[in-house]
Amino acid sequence: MDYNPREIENKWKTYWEEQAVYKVTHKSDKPKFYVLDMFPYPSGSGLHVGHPLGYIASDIFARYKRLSGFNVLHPMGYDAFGLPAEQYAIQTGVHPAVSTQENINRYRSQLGNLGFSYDWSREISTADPHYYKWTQWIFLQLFEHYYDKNQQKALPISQLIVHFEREGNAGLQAAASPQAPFSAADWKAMSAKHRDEVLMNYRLAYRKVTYVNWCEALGTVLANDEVKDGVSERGGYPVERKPMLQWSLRITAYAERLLNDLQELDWSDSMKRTQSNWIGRSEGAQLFFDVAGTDHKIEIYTTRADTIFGATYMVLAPEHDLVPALTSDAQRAEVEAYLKYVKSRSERDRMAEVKEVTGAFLGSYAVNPFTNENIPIWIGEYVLKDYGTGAIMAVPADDERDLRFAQKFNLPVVDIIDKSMYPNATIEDKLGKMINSGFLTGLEVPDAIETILKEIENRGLGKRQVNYKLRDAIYSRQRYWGEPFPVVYDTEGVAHAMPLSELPLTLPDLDDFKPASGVKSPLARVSSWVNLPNGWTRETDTMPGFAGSSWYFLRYMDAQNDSEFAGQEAIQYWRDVDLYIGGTEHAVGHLMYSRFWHKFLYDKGLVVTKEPFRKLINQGMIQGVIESLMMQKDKVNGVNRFVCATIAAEEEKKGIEFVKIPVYVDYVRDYGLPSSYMDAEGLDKFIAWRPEYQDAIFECPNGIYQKGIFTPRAGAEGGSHLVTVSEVGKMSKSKYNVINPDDVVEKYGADCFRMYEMFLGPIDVAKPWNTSGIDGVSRFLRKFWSLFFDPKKGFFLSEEAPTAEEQRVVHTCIKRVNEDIERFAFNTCVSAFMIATNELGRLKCNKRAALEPLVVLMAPFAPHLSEELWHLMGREGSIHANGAYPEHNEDYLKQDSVNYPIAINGKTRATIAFPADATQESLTKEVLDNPAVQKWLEGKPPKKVIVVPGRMINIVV
RNA sequence: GCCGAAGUGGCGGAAUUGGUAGACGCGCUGGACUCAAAAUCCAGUGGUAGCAAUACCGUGUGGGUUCGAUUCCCACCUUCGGUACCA
Repeated sequence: MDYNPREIENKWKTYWEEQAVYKVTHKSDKPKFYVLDMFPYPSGSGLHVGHPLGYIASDIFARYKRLSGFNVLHPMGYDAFGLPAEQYAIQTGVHPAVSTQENINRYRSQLGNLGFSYDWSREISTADPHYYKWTQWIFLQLFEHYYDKNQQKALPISQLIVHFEREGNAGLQAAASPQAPFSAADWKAMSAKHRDEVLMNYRLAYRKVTYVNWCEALGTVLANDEVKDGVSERGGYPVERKPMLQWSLRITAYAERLLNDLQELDWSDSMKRTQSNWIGRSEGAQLFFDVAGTDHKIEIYTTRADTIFGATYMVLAPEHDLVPALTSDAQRAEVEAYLKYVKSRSERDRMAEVKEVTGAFLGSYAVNPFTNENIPIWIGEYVLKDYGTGAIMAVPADDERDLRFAQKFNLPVVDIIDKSMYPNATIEDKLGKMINSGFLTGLEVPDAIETILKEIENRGLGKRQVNYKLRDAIYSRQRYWGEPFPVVYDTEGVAHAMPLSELPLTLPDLDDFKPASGVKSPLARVSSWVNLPNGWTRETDTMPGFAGSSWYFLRYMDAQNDSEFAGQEAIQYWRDVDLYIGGTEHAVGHLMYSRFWHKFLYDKGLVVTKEPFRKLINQGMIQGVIESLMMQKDKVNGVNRFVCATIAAEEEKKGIEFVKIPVYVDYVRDYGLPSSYMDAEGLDKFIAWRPEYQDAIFECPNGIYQKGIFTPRAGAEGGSHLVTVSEVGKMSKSKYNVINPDDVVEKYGADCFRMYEMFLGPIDVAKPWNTSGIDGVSRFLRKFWSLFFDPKKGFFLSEEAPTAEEQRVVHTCIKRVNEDIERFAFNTCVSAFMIATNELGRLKCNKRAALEPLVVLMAPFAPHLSEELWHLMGREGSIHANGAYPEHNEDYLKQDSVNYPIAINGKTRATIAFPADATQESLTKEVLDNPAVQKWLEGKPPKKVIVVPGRMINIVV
């Protein structure tokens, strides 16, 4: 009987579904294991062969754990809110809910095609009101809590109010926005509106003025990466930084814990380092500079207080609150011109600018508290409003940026550190001896830092402070397709949380998805929804993409629960994600926000672990091959001229310009190789696809192809053979290189597809998709299958006991696969299966006792094939529910003799078999008597003989 | 610039703790089966020299440690990824 994957796979897929084989419950005595894939956004172009790489790996691991006796939670769902659906709606009028559902259906069917062991009863979508009810609820919890630094946890706002009523904000250690001191009496005298404003400075979800990239021409707010060089990427319209009152999440309150708890995670070092750099903890000093002739004080933050004697000027962020007050009349015009320029610059531009420093002098002076000299105050775009205090003391002698600024604007430079005794030290190194620095002169830098910090605190100029690069997360989007905020504003604009009983607050229906006029979400146009009967109004912004994905891993634990975000019983059992597989692109976004939300819920006693994702594996991207034809930029004799890539390379040297025209990779032979080419057949397909090129000429060294006719060049042999340009890049619709897994599954079967993707190489390495090896995997599966079949009798297994050699083959494979799965080396598992299959084939082994363990061993990799063989072997129920993962028996691996490589001076010269239990002495003696060794010894005694038992022997002569 | 990862046959890759470099697969070459082809099976396949035994070279480059280095150390080159006027 031939191996027919399509038939087998359909049969068992249906069976698994009918029998609910992968359904799990937390009511289990078995130990739990939670395997999670990163939440996919269901894009319009569907899954391509790159997506499943991580899903296959996690599925193998989940199945492996199941067969090893664990109760495995392995769910899947969709991050369904997002910009693409909204943009599609603007273009086509199709409601995002409709297009999103279509995309989800497509994903669901594509995923179903690959034989994953998901418990589909737990499927979730963030755009489902049953789900976002709880996203809204968690947001409200954040709104109603503040962060207490003494207790290092979130506490209810009601406790904060009690504190305010008792003693104002004195003695409060809380994560907060800048807030002036006030007393209990002050608090009691405040209006409701005023109190609301004060509380906003403490809430974990709060409103503040932040800047957005506003594009008037497109009538919309743009993301940072949609802005290039100050204009919109689409259309090139001007973009302006516009201040807006927006919701933010006070993630900075958790900075220290987010940093410290990284230690206990089983993540790659590079991933941890990325997160820790993003949090960016620094120790330094908060310090006040007086402004000469005024009462103003400028607060700065510095990590290098020791360099203060070299602070010869100050720089404020252009958006700094004090800028208007400190601008002199004489400088006003210049400053305003500069501010206008800065407004046109996106944050990304400002930070990416390295070569050119810009700035403007305000016309005021600050007093350096240690030199007592007046130093000029400037503004410059290299100082960012949201980092530190938005103001710096500039020390051109010890900071490269400050130096460049000083040189450009002719500001004084005072050397304060002598680095001559540290010849290799760079300007950033905290090394050297202080000079020109008053009482610090002569001290080494680390001592100087300590000394000046004490002095600053003694003189009341400021205090030690820990600072983080991490910024609070902006949580408002002026979009339709996201979770509505469960917040209403009263007539004074005070925000009120909606009660749980009124959740979810669902999105109103809409037929026009364009933004409303002004910087507003499309929701602002639905006045019946926005305006409430009592005169109150709803928030019209919606939540960002990361809202729904920051807690979805908890929802899977109890996905249908309608009275809680997840039931406590389920949370107590499943606890956290044991294995999380996904791409590195989420290193600082999703993975930081999720950890923050999880910690917040932990503070509230709603989850039981400090961290959500115990182990993280990053999968590499599977890239596509982009194949392009070279077309001469200008037409020749009125027609387009395409040439062989080799010809184009020659002619480009002569100054002829070419453009690359990407083509469907299917038209190209040997695609992905340097020699990839299009023959006449491919060119005909190309012309049929792009009729505008029907008259074009296609020129290769053999001759010219035009309108279906090939004219050979004199003396040339062979037909049309147009070499294309091959590049490796992203798989995308626009590059015509998307490979749909469905097509591969159709041809080879899901089991083959799964094993082939694993066979490509290590899980975490990026590599281009190439089908050239898939036949080898397909061949292997058929070989494995045929071990169970006799040409005459059909399915037939012998009940004889396996020979020692057969057992050795089987148990070598078992050992190898178990070890390799544990270290996520799935590629070498596949080769271990291949080796065992080849050897058993050679031994003509068809013994049940040898083959049955291999069937179970392979079940995580080829679930359908294994299931079929399991049933053919007469076993009951699903292999995935009733199988037990085999463990190797060391006895079978013992060998009577060992082949020792014999090296002379480290170079292998011979191999000699010795009994496995040979002693060191007998080995040494016999080796030296060996003729091959004698030849190298040339009669002289060896200097040294190294014997590594069971491994090798090395003789030094 | 900084941080991180990686450089191994024609190709994807293997070598788990410093111990036979190139497992496994693709491709290629030769052979068997076939009228023929496909499929399948068998053999070979890092380079150079040689009929061969074998010798020399060989894991980006140059040094080092070691009986022995793809693996450890130093310097450099290249590629990929991340990241930034972070005070």
